[in-house]
Amino acid sequence: MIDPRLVRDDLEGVRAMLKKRNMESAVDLDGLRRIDEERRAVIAKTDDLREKRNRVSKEIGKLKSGGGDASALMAEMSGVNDGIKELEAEVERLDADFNELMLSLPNMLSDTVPEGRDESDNLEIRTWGEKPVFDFKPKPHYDLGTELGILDFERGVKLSGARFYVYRDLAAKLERAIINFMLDLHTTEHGYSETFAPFVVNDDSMIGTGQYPKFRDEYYRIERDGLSLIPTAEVPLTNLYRDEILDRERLPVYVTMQSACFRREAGSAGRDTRGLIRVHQFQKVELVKFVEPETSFDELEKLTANAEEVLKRLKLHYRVMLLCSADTSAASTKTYDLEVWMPGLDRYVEISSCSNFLDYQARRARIRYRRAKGEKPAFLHTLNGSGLAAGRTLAAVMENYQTSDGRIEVPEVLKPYIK
RNA sequence: GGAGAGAUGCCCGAGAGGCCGAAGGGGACGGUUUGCUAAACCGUUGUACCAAUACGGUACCGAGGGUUCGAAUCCCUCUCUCUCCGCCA
Repeated sequence: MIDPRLVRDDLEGVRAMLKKRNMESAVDLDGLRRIDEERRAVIAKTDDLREKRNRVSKEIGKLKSGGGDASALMAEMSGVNDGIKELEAEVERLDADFNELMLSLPNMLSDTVPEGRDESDNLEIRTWGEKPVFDFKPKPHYDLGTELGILDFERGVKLSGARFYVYRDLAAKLERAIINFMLDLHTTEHGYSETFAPFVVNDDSMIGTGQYPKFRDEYYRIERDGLSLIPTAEVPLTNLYRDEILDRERLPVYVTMQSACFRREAGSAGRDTRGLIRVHQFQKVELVKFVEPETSFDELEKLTANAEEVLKRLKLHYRVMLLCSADTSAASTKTYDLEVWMPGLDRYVEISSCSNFLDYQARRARIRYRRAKGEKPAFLHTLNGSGLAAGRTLAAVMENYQTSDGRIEVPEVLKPYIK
């Protein structure tokens, strides 16, 4: 959620943001403004009536304890309560409308985000390494894996349906190695503290990071228990400090966690139907930061570098894309995508997404910090990035490390992890 | 899943219809005293919203409803925590 004050003080700035995101019609800003004004007026009225109730009730109490007759005052109060109840109901309704609109409003965009209409306007910031040269036609990971008997899509479908898969032997071991390698790197060299948290979370958590209420269709929800399967460890990690006030000395907080991620992929029927690229369940190592506002853009650069380091050590060629305004997710103010080269697919594939959310998530989840003793709590800034998506990393390793005789070499840094 | 107990401010803990945003203690912060430390004493110490002229108003004692002129306090529902039993990796 953005600062509600912006609606009052800089509505045009908000409008410009929506326009830049290509979402001009997504939120009725003028309606939002009206609701806010009405809401505040009704709150003021309600408070006045309550003040009267409190004041008169006190007088009644005093009168009665002095043995006096309070019936006149009590008669005066008879209508007041109904009035308060009516107004309270109105405030509740207006608050609900206001919040719904506020929650559906995307984050303000950083000035550094290029304007664009779709992903083709994303900006290549830098590349690392080079496309590997093969003296044979490299296979896509799904053919290679199926032929080797280590990726079993048919049985994945039998067990669960389309976009599910089974790993056997080297695939299972490689992915486990990849995860352990990434966790070790981030915890021993990048300063993240390893965390393990639930894969199922309540609605407050999903709202806190921005998944709900807007994008309900994208996620698996267990109706019976009111819990959702996490689409990323960002959700439990960021919500770790929901409704808390941290001391400044604790910041920055860096956490990392490996988890399964569950996505319904509702809007992507027909896209990436083969292989490990787009699946309903995958593993990922997530990086999350809680930082002081002044530092969040620097922290984004460092976070992105932490994710890049994984690809460098795996010696996988990649490029860093600065997402354009239309492609930057609603909660983010600025996002870098890491795209790894997949020689079998003959294209780059997103393998990490690193974002600065400013106080957007912190507001929704009420995560604050105290600058100094005695000072008011302030919202901190949150960031996160994949470090990396394990399934796609496995696919990238398979495609980049395949040999002419159809085998897969194990990258040097993973060897200690493969027994 | 069954039975019972509980949820109050940073922490402990009182409060049992009005004078309670909440006693008391601890902690933290500021001050006095002091060669330093310690001790003692005094003071301060929640969050959000409305209005912004204010030493202004409102809400919050797990959450949501109800009773009442008035609820931390009475009633109902829910959530969570703890203990015992059952089940279980």
